[in-house]
Amino acid sequence: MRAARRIAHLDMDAFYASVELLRYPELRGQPVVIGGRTAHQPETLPDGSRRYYRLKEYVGRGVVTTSTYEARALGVFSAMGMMKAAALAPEAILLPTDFDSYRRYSRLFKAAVAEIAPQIEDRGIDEIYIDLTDVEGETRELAQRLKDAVKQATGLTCSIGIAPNKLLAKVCSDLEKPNGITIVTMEDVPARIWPLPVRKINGIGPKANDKLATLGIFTVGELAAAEPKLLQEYFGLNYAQWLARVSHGHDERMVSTSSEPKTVSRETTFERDLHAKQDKNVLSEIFTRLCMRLSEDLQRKRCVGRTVGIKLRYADFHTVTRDVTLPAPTCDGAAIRRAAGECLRRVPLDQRLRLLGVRVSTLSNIDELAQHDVATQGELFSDL
DNA sequence: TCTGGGGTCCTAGGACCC
DNA sequence: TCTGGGGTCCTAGGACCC
Repeated sequence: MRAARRIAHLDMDAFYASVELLRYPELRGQPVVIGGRTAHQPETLPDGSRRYYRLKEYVGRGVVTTSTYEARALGVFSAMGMMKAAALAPEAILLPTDFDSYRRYSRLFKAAVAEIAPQIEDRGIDEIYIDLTDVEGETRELAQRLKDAVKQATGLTCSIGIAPNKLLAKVCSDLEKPNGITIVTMEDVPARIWPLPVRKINGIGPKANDKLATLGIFTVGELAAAEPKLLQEYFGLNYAQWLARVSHGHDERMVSTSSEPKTVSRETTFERDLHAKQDKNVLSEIFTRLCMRLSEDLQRKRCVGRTVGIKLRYADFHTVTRDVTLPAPTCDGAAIRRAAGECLRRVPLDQRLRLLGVRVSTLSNIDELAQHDVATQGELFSDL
């Protein structure tokens, strides 16, 4: 039997909001919400003071990206519609998202962690898994060293969970947020994990949560005690077996230190719902712009893709997708636009639209493709 | 006070091939 | 001449995550 692993999940505390507070320290302690698309850039007045936008001034279809803990206390959370958030916390400060800054701080904290423990799996801009199995040091001291390094590099706090696998590490990094260290072993599962709501498990979302609730299953412990047959009946064999495993804290997934992109996409929700005929020109312009930006994204990532797809969201929020696979991969804006245009013709356009998206998948790296071509040509020539 | 934008993975049916 | 079974690709949709 293999020795137990030591896996950490490190999650930055209210990441975007905390980065903004570094820039606007006078907002510390106040409810602050990050989100929206329009420019709510604070104005600097002649006397040097700043004028901030308030949530109640917001008009549009944006959602909250992050909020400070003070705003969360007022009921404002990530993914909530901004207009709804404004109803709950009209006086909260509103700041626009500044992804360039967040990406910069993201690189900083990841580099600081890599100095101590190089086995890192990227899970987006504000969290990572770290394999500490082969890193020297007592677990809690190691966690503290990681936190100190992140603080030193960024001025920001994070929360760390350490456990024998990713599943448990992820669950427990959330238990003592913000600025926490939580260590859980397999022996702790009944006492510390079973009392938690099933929704705390990464992979149980709103749908599965609701379905479990109808079965009278609310906690992880109740899930662990559930009849396998019952779960299988409601969720299918695969998901039921997964539910049973995670409820006992089992998870064998490795910390994966590299990955290739599978799809690249661009999408936009319109300021107002658009009609395919009445708004044909605006729509066509937006469509072309999405394709061109996608083409730039692909080129920046040195990718080409064979499958081009579109996504449409109607006014009633119903969503459809269409895609087409080309004979050869491309990253050319005009080629993507043509293929996406074909997809668009296969979709009903009687209802108003709220969103349009374009996507390229079945990706290859153009450098590896070139390598492969050279190799193939070599084989051809060797035949001659 | 309805619901952003960028992803991953899974399922399922049909086409097509052997 | 009512008819198998496996493998892979393509397409559409959906759940979930940050």
